[in-house]
Amino acid sequence: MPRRSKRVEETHIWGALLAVHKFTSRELAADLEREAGISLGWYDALLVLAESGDGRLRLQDLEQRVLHSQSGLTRLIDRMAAAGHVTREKANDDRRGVYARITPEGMHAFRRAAPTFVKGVHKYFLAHLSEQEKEVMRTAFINVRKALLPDDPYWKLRDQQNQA
Amino acid sequence: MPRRSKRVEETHIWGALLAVHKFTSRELAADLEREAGISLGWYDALLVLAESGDGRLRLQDLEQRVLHSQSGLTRLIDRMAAAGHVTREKANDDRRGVYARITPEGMHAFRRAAPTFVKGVHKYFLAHLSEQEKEVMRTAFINVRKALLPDDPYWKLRDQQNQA
DNA sequence: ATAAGATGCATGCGTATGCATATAGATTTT
DNA sequence: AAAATCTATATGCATACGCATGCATCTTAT
Repeated sequence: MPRRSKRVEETHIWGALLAVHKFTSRELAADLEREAGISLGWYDALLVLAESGDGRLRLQDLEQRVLHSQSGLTRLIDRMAAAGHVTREKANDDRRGVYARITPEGMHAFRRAAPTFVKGVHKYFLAHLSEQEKEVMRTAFINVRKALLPDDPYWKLRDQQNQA
Repeated sequence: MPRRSKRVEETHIWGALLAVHKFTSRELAADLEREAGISLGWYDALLVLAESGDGRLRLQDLEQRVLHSQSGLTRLIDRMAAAGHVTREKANDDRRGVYARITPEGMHAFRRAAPTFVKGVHKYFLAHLSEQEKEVMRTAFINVRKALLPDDPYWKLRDQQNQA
């Protein structure tokens, strides 16, 4: 008979995920900063925009993916716009709305940082997993994400898969 | 022939982990704040201390587990000490060192928040995984963690497993 | 058509963060 | 055993963050 309930014991799986996330993010962020002069948060935002088909997203859609708070995203875009990586565009159909569009400079910064990112993700995470583990995680995370965020615009994009 | 290399494609697994982490943390943090009046960061620190055998840890050891930056941890302990959840104790053997010890109030706050935490981890994460997925993640995360942090004091604790 | 409420983004404000550095104590070198 | 170096924690400072709120715009009910 275990000392703790299975329920409690299982929370350690989440704790381990948390730990893995923190370690890998920390290392990856340091690599990106050092080798490409860009923060992980900026890279993530550029990545989402670059993969978004037409290179722009409504702030609210972007918010779901990069997960700064709403106000945090406003300011992130402020800074990225000041650096020339994105521009703001008023939405025509809903004049409250704002698109963030990645600029050529933004694309360039993204492409320049991508190798460091890919290398880091492998070095700090994927390299320690078996093929089976990777496959399980791929589907498991998608399920969790789908359950928690059924209408994330991300799902729309997954069917298109354009862009290099 | 896929449009992207497998290497690049696989980074999406990490991206999904990142997303899952962010969503679950956000929800869990909100639940804890609302139902137990404590932040996820504080709960996490209390959890680590409560499970640490003798209820205290060197700041550097705690840092590895809660993963604030070093200065961040100093200030976290400042705030938790001000709230009466922990006390600082000078280490005898190394007078540079400081232990953070959980107080009875801290234990009380931890126990009060634990049900919300356990419930939340299940609701937002574990409930969406199969038994197999949970098992795979358990071992996979441990491997990653071990690879990245071979001398985390956490490993020492895993063999003791005392405390209720 | 107009009032009442909802939504999307921006902003003021207090707080938390990380980086660089300071300080105090340990360890190594000579 | 003194000097140099390293280590553990603290702190100044600039920046980033989230919450609450503001303002503009859209939607709904009447």
